[in-house]
Amino acid sequence: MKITTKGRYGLRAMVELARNYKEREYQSLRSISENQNIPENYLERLLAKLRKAELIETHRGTQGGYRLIREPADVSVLEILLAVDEPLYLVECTKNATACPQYDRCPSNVVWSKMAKEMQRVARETTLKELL
Amino acid sequence: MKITTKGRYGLRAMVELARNYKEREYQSLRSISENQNIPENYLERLLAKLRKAELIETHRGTQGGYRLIREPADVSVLEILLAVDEPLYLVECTKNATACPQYDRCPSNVVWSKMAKEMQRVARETTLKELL
DNA sequence: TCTATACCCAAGTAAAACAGTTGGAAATGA
DNA sequence: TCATTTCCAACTGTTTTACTTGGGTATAGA
Repeated sequence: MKITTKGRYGLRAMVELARNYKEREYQSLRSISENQNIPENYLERLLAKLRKAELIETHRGTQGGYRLIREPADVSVLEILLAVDEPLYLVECTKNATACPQYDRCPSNVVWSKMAKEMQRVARETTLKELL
Repeated sequence: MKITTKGRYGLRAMVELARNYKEREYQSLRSISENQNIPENYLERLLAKLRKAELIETHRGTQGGYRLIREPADVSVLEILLAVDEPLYLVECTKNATACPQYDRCPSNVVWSKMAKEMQRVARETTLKELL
């Protein structure tokens, strides 16, 4: 029950971008991967997802790279996690009651969904700015 | 990032035992596995862990089985999860700062540990009795 | 227009974790 | 002594994870 590298790398990459938000310059994949010690090609796929989620924008060619769209104070950790990885649920039946045949007589769900809700709350209330 | 079957099955087995706590009778592996729809041999290993954690006690032979040691109101979900599975941390470096070479300059840890703490709190504050 | 720089993207892969199974030993009560 | 029940270690198929490979495409500067 651990956060995967997708989530961890994704957040670290976003923190890296947030650091240089003010300059509005594009940061290359290579520089992010080197600064944060993340495998280049793997990180690329994560950045692609962050772009599709419209958290970052890109530019190709010389001097190209990645940069944040919104300011760090306006980007929550939850958004980042949802962009790069699966939703923050602890069991299948929490997000989809039909996934569990014995959903009705399964009192355990109460704990799992409470726990997930708290995790989500913390992630939603924490912004990139707070992590700088 | 899901709770494994160890945690889910373990909790459900404990709920099952809690249901019959008052009678003080031993419930057989088979009956628990059938009532909760959990593979028998797999469940056996989980019950062994719960016994080692001194949450349940056992008796062999005819009319043998498993039963709770303490009353349901006195058993937290956290205890159960710790007994059958790994500690409730989201990243390695939260429980062990030396596991991460860049621990000091990694602001992301703050979120991970906050999230884990909230999960733990919910699990600690929820007892078996509340799930009945 | 050529070329170096950088992002874009699909498919493949080794290793680890997960979820269970197999097969038997040991204790207990009738 | 025998049916019942827990105890326990080793094995195994499947899925997920964490990457890697090998291309393609846009952009800027010489």
